[in-house]
Amino acid sequence: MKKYRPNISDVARLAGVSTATVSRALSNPSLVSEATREAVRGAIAATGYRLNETARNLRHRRTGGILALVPNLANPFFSQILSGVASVLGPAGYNLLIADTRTAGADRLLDYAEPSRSDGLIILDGSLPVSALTGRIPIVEACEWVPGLVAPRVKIDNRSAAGLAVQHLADLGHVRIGHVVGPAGNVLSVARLAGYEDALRSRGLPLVQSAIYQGDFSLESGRAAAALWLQQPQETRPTALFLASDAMACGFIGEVQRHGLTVPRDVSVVGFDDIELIAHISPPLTTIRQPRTAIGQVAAERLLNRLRSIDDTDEDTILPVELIIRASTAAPRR
Amino acid sequence: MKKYRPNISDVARLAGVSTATVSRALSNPSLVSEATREAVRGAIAATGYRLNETARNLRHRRTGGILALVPNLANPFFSQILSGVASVLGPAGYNLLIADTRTAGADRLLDYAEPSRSDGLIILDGSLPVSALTGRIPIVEACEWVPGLVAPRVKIDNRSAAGLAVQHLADLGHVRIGHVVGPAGNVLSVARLAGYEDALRSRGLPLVQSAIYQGDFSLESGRAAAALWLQQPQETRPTALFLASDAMACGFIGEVQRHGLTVPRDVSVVGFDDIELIAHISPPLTTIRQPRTAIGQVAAERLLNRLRSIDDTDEDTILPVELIIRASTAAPRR
DNA sequence: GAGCGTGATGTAATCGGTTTCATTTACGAT
DNA sequence: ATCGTAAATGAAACCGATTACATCACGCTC
Repeated sequence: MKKYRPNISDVARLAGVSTATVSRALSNPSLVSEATREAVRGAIAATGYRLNETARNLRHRRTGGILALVPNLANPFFSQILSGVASVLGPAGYNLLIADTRTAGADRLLDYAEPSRSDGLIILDGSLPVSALTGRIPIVEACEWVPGLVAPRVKIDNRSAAGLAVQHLADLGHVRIGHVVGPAGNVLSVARLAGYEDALRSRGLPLVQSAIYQGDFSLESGRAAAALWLQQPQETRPTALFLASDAMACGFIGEVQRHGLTVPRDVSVVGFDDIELIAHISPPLTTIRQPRTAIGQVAAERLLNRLRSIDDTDEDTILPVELIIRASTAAPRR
Repeated sequence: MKKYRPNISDVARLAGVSTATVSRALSNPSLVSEATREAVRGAIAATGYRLNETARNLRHRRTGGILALVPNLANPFFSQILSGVASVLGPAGYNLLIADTRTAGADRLLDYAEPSRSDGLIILDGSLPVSALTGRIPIVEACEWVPGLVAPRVKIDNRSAAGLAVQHLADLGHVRIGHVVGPAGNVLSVARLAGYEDALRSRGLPLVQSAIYQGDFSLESGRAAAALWLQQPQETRPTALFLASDAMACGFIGEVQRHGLTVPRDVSVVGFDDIELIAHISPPLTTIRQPRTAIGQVAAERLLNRLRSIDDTDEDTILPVELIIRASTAAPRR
């Protein structure tokens, strides 16, 4: 009768040593003589032994996993950040756990900051309640952030990035520049709106309420903004718009084109994020590139540092953005 | 001196019972008298006790996690399936682990089918080596599949789905219908190509090599296919194309438009997948809709069933697709 | 009143590793 | 020859739960 799965004592018995020695041979080989090390190696090969991570984790009082909290897994924007996170966590020997904060019930939220579930948290959702997360396990925030939560943040300077976009439009000669805001209450929406206003003010351009449209980052909300814009009289409506997400920009352009207008001839459009697809639609979209993979990587690295208790600084990491000029922006028609 | 984290003995001591009783009160309350149950409840509240999952998992010889193997996390196509997976796994009390099979080294591949890492596998990458996965833990495949691997598959009928797309073009009156293939060797590419050929044959339409373009599902490869297509003489090149992915269709349309042609006036285009964005570009893309969220959900459910050892059938689940007709297809120009 | 089934609980083994502490051995220094 | 020290190893405690088995009290049957 063969036992289902060999464990460390099976290996020890076969190698003629104690389990302690096998353990040392595996996790700290320098403590073990060359001869025994060889014997253990042979016994492991012979038995097909594989370490049980759960047992090791129990003894080490850790879980070996990092949990990423995502507002909406289906959103491609996040998957690219997660890709960066995964590329760092894997080699470091951590598992990447993922939870969709929208799907999960509020009762489950409390479980997230639970040391028995993961060793650390990467938060990608700025709308979580601080109380549920407060001081239980190490946390790093990426892209978005929870106001009031004390944790290092890895993000871009949304305010000045928005400024870049608007400056670009102003440089082209646009005067009536509009803005489609992200979801109400979202930290990113607020920052980008502020950057938009900053830029208009610094250029002495008019800042009017009728040029600001409410959106929620989604394609559909961009389409809706375009519908509003189309209804405004041509003489007063914006000749250029900065939208707080590429998805909205796509929706906006699609709707505008459906009504027979041409971008950028009839209206210039700048997006935000530089998601892959928008370089290939027509017209290719001018946008602000966020280094999504890098954000994920840096967030993961900083979290790992905290777990190893180096880098105890709470400082934020601000990554650079880039204005990518494509064909959706041009000088206004005279 | 306060202990960092209360454990089950702390609770037992405070409640004046044994740890066994506390354990029973938590996991099988009917075994415990109402009075003790109440005492335990009080002690738990007083200590702030939270169960240590790792310890429980060790005892139960499980990990509490399901691992999804994704070829490329950054691809939005997969994130939507994962979203479906997560929505089932969460409520069922399982953690969702994610690994990017491209990022991870080949040496790590062997760890995936490791019982100490997860209780089950959801495979979204058909290019994995069978040998690494063979018969260690329960597996379900979703969308793609590994030839030769014995595991239930949750997918669509790619062959007949491709047929739908081509039939639609034939119905519109197209005769020279082209196809942009997915990555060489990919199981989906093969099936969709076969479906394309089936449909042409059944309609008695010409099947020529010059109408088949190599792609790899990416935007860029769609663009490249368009470049080739543009070079072909107008009298013989396809008047309509079926592309094996929406991303390629986007790339194709973008390039064609950049050369001053119009879709669908100059060429009709059908994609595959129905990713969200393509409904909003112009022209909105005609495509085959895959129920991505449902695929993820069903895959997760079937895996859970296997873990509970119900549903021992190895049968595949075939989910229905839908032809979504938008504005990128029309009758050929006369 | 003896025998027995049932319900509630405790004792201790167990899951599979890691790690502290003690022991043994070898070797160089005095 | 003696002592000290370092290297190699084993015994056993430990991480924090679960659970097989034992025990005990109670009430019922004949």
